Amino acid sequence: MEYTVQKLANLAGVSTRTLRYYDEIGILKPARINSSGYRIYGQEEVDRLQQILFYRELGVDLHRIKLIVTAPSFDGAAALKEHREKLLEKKEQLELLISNVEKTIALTEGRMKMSNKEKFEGFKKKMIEDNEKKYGKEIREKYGKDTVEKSNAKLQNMTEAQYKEVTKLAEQVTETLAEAFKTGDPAGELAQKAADLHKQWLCYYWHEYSKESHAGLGQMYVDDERFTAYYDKEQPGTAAFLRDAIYIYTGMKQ
Amino acid sequence: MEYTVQKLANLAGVSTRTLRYYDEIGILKPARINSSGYRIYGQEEVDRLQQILFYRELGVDLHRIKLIVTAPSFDGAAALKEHREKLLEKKEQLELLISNVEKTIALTEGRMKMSNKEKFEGFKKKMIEDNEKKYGKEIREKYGKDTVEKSNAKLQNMTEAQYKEVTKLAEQVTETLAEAFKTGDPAGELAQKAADLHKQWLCYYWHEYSKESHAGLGQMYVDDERFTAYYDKEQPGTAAFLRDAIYIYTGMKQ
DNA sequence: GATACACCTTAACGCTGCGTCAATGTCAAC
DNA sequence: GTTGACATTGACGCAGCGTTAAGGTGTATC
Repeated sequence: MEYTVQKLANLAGVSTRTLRYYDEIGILKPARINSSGYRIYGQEEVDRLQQILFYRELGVDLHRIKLIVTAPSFDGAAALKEHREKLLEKKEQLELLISNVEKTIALTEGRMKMSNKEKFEGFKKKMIEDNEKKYGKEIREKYGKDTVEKSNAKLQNMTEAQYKEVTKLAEQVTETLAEAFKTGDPAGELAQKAADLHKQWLCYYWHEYSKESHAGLGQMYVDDERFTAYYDKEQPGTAAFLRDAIYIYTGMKQ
Repeated sequence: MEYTVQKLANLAGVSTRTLRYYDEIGILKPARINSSGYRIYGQEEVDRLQQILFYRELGVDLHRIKLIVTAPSFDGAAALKEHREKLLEKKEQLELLISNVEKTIALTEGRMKMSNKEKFEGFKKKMIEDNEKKYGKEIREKYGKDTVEKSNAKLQNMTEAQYKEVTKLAEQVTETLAEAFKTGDPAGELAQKAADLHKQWLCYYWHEYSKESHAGLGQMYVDDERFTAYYDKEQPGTAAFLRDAIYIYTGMKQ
């Protein structure tokens, strides 16, 4: 049985363009070309296309498929295992993403109800950041979903007064931290005050405070470039300084 | 505080190219352009970039992000909900994929135990192929059972003698290649013998030999790190040496 | 005032995996 | 001979940048 492009395409459920592309990149060449330049495929090619489509369906990219189907010595099982690992990673990421999106939706809707005021623009960013801090990967992994749900509920129930309070606290942290940074001493009075303010601020978001989480968050400020960027905005090195101050404040990692 | 591209890029942890691209597509324009044509960003832009990056991390595409961040009245929550649906779909697909891959791996390994031969390396791939053909649901539906049974029979019909022969050839390739590598001359007699053996070995797997494919495979040995690792196991540089020998042998790319 | 060097600019191609014209050739049927 | 369904190659387009290339600025140093 011989097939022209379209016949094979119909058989396999792909487009003719796909077949021509596969020819082009050398992953599936026709058995022969007839006198008019038409691509003619045979049984072998059908089989091979099956292989290709199988791997493709597994999400393997064409380059790798080429290796697998062209080189007989290639260890397909190992390749698949490797591929599986990547898929699992992807899945984890995706789950995180979904959960993040869901939290954001909840927050957005919660906020909308909370206050009908405009000029809320400037706060958006902070909320988002806080959201990240609270639901960031590492934290969630460490504390589990329970914690996350609870703190989420907490935020939604926040009153206008609390909102003002927390905003003020955040400002105080920033100011005190900036002052403390000038001293250069994370163990100093100012730095420790900043760490304390930071703790108070945190307590608006965390239903349960622990030195470990606090210290962990401090480390994250340094590890995650976006946090670093936020804290280092005015003075590079501030994030690391805050982390050190928190370490000393919590007595962790001494 | 004002920022040039690089400063903002460092702050946000993105590349300058990204910023210029964002300018180009109108998602983040600089506050102003100075007399030398430099892009100058201000605080507003920093905040906006943070929003953009936040949504980006959620996997929202830039076009959608543009809508969200440019129009303040835009219903971000609704957009996110829509986005969530897509993510959930993706997740389902991914889970299916993973389960398929796992099945395939399990089957492959099942087969391995079934046949007690070790050193079945060269055949692994074929085993997988057959598994695919036999157990790839969609594929089977498309091509019918006939094709599947036939190609499966192919491997099972490969005799013990053929297996031994191909294994021997593979060993010879390795040995001859190692010897040839010492001479350092890919055009030499030994190297050309290795290339010839390699061709013979290949012919057990390829229904149709061509110089182009042979040469292509040689190049692949160099391009793909896993192949390179395999051939360079004993002597680094062997993969490249083999490729050169094949090039000369086939007369390609001269 | 020249030179070095870091930083800026625009313009353009490259990557994946095809979809989608466009212009043109071939085959079988009416 | 014409129509219509097929085939061909060629080329652009998509997202989101990475990566040269070729050249203009800004600033410090000799």
